[in-house]
Amino acid sequence: MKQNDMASALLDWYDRHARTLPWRVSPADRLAGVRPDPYRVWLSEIMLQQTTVTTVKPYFERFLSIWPTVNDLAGAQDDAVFAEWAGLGYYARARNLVKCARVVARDHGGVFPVTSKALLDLPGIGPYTAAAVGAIAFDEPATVLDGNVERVMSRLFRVEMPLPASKESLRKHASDLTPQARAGDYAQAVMDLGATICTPRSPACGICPWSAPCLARAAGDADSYPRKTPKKPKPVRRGHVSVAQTEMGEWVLEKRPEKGLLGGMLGWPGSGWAEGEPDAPEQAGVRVGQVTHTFTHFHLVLDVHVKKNAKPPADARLVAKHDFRRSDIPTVMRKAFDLARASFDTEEKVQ
DNA sequence: TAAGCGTGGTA
DNA sequence: TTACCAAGCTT
Repeated sequence: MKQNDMASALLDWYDRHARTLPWRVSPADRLAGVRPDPYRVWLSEIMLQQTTVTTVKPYFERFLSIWPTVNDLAGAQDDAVFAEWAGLGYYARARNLVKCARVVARDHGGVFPVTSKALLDLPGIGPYTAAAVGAIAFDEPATVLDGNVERVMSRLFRVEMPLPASKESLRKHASDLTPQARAGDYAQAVMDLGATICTPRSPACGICPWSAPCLARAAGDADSYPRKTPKKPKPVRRGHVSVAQTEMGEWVLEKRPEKGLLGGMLGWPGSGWAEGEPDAPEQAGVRVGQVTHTFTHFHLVLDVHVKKNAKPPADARLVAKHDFRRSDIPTVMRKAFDLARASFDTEEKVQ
C-alpha cells in the first residue's frame, strides 16, 4: 500500500469514527472550515501528557471555565492554578503551564506562535506537544510521535529494536507516512487509531484501516510490539507526615519546594522520603496508621500522625477549616488526610 | 543518555 | 496484588 493511500485510508476511518472531545472541533464545524482554538489545543495537550482522556476531561472543563483565554491564565495566581491541578499529577506541568501562558501573554501579545519550531521554545512544550499543537491548531504537516504512534509504527513495520532506542527509527516511519493535507486531522487520527484500535493489549486488527499493510498483523504477533527494554524495579521508601490542627482549628500545611516531587504543592509536614528516614519525633503527634502510594519510580509507605492544638512553624500554611478543600492537595496527601480526619471533629462536609 | 517526575485504570 | 500502561518534558 502506498503512503498516500495509507493516509487516505486512515483519514476515511477518522471521518467515520472520530470521537467527540471537549477540545476537539466537531466534524460539521470542521467541514465548515472552523479552526480549533490554539489555547484549548495547547491546554488539552499539556494535560494529556502521560494522562488518559477520561482523567483529563473534568480538569480541562474546569480550567476553561475559570480561565477562558491564555491571558486569563497568565493573570492567575500560582497557588490557584496548583490547587486546580491537584490530583492530575506531574506537577511540573502546572508550573510550566503558568510560565508558558505568561510568555505568550507578555512576549507574543496573547497569541500562540503558529509553527512547531517556535512552539518548541515555550516552557513545558517538547517535541510531541509542539508537533501536536502545530498540526491540530495550525494544520502544519508536523509529525506527532507519542506512545500511540510509537506502538502503531512498531507494529506496522515490525520494528525489532526495543524502545527507547528505536525512537528515532519510529519517528522516521511516522514522518514518511505524514501527509501534507489535513495535517491536524491526520495527527489526531493516528493517535486515535492507537488509542482505540491498535491498543497495547488485544489490538483489534480485524477492524483496523491499516490491517493490510501491517507486518505484525500479517505475522500474527502484533501484541508483542513495541519491544521494550525492561524497567528497573521500584524500591520501597518510608516516611511520616503529621496531620495537625491549631488551637483555632486551622489545618497545618506546608508549601513544598518548587523543584522535586510534588513541587509547589501543598502537603502535610513530615520527614523526607529517602531510604533510612528516622522515626517520627514525639512532636509529630499520635500515630494513627499508615498509607501506601506508588510514584513513578518508588513505592512509598507513609506513617500518619495526628496532632491537636499544634503550634505551627513560622513557614506553615495555615488553612481555616472552611477554606480547606481535600481536592486542593496531591493524592498521597489526600490519603493521609482521609486516614487522619476520623481523629478530628470533622462533622462538617469537607470536599 | 538516563533519571526524575503522579495518578488511575486494567488484566 | 502486582505490574503495566497513558496525547512527555526537563535536567
